[in-house]
Amino acid sequence: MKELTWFEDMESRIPHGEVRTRFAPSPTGYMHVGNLRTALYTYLIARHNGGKFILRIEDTDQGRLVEGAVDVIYKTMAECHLEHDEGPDVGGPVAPYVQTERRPFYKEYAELLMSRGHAYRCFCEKTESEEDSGQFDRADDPCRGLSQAESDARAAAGEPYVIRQRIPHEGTTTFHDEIFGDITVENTTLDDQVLIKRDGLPTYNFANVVDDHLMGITHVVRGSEYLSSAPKYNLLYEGFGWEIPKYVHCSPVMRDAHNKMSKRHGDPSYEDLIAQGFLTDAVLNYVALLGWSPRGEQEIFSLDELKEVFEMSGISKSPAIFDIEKLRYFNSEYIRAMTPEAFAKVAEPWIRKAVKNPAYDAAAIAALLQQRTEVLTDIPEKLDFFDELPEYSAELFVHKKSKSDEQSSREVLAQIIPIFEQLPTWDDESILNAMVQMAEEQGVKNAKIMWPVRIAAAGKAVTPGGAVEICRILGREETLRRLRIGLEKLS
RNA sequence: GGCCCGUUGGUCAAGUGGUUAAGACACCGCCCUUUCACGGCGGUAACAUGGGUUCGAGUCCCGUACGGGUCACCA
Repeated sequence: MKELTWFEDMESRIPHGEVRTRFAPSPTGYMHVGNLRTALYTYLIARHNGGKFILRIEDTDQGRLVEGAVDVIYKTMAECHLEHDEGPDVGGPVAPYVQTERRPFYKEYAELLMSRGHAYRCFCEKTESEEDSGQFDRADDPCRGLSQAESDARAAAGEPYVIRQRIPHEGTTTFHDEIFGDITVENTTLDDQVLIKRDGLPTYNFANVVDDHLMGITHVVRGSEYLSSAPKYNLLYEGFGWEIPKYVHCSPVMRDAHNKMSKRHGDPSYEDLIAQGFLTDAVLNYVALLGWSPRGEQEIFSLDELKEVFEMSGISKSPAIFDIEKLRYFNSEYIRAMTPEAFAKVAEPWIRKAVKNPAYDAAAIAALLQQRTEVLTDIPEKLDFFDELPEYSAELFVHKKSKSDEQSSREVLAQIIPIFEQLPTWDDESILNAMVQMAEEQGVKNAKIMWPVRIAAAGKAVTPGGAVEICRILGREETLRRLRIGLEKLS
């Protein structure tokens, strides 16, 4: 064990007097929706309280290392505007921020704990089958009663060991959670968990306690799966004589009533959602409301607004089922709220998947799409008629509401073609006027004229935009060509 | 199985002893309309269950059911 001054030095680096939260992902290569939500809540608690948000990489599981996974974390955090104040890339007062680089610390603290009698070496060789079958009774671990001298001697002799937490055999421990309230358990239900593994690396639980303390974390935000191990944390903090941080346990994001969202079940990760045409801000907004509720009735919140209103008291205890339908709604709200220019910019790549002809203006098409798009992915299929007039049946010209049938449509097309040919300009106003004028002359509703024109121009029943807009974008020549084809179909 | 946690419409949820039990998504209907959307208006639909406590319970207590978590030298 190090000199006491070493521990004092570690302590002296810990910032005080500010709210500090941390997001501590394992680098797995993608961001679960549940993880994203945890990151968001963690970030918001810090920002709402004017505190610091820290990124820590928990990479102690060497077996699960994924190439480039840390970059995915940086990229996602940046994309979501969850900027961290301290982390592996930007440094900070309590560096390092990567657990494998903190490796030496854990052992020191475990030994400190041992010296205070709250931990002990365990030399037992337990087979996996014993562990799995639950045959091994940890309460009766023979090493727990080893004398200090014997323990030291065996360790010095090079015998391998793990370090276990010494949990009292009597009494209760009360743990406080900001969401769940007080939870009291009998100490006998807690086991002497391993702190330091045989390979010298810390277990997740121990590394967390040490790091959270050493980094001055004031609010520990994590999934509720850790709730039952939380009382053991209290005992650890008490053993060290450290102040216990506030705990915020969040219930999981579910795919249905029984299962968590998971990659394995094919549930979308954050990056999958983006690939599926969802907007980052919409995803963030939706995810914020999945398991948390603001005070009022507002649902649409920018990140800045969330920083303002986010209170952890609004976090729900029960799991929340991810509803992609509602996400779609949020996405369409965000799309509609964009400026036409901004929407045109994000929509253009999707438009060009269907519309290759450069004569058709992407921005003009985007304008038709903005009120009709829930997710960007929906765009291409709506535009298939631009590059090529689809095969369609003359029956499409029959439409009850606009009082159109094949005969009336034939008449309309026959009359409108020469008018269109003669129009001095080809813009919305003149196209519309031509049709409205014709309707007036004949004493019919506009729809009776526009229906057949739109059908002939697009060759499909449902289109983004009406007859005027479609004709305008197609251009006069192409419109006339299509109208003539329609007329032919009807003859 | 032990321990811990949870349970308001299909979904997200408000609610902190007295409400006609909000609101949103989805769904249905009507209106608007140049198809579809947008928008507007309206509608269907919920306190898991049984006992208490109380003048009064979705709200408090106990039991039951159902669901979830945990019981790793994984995180």
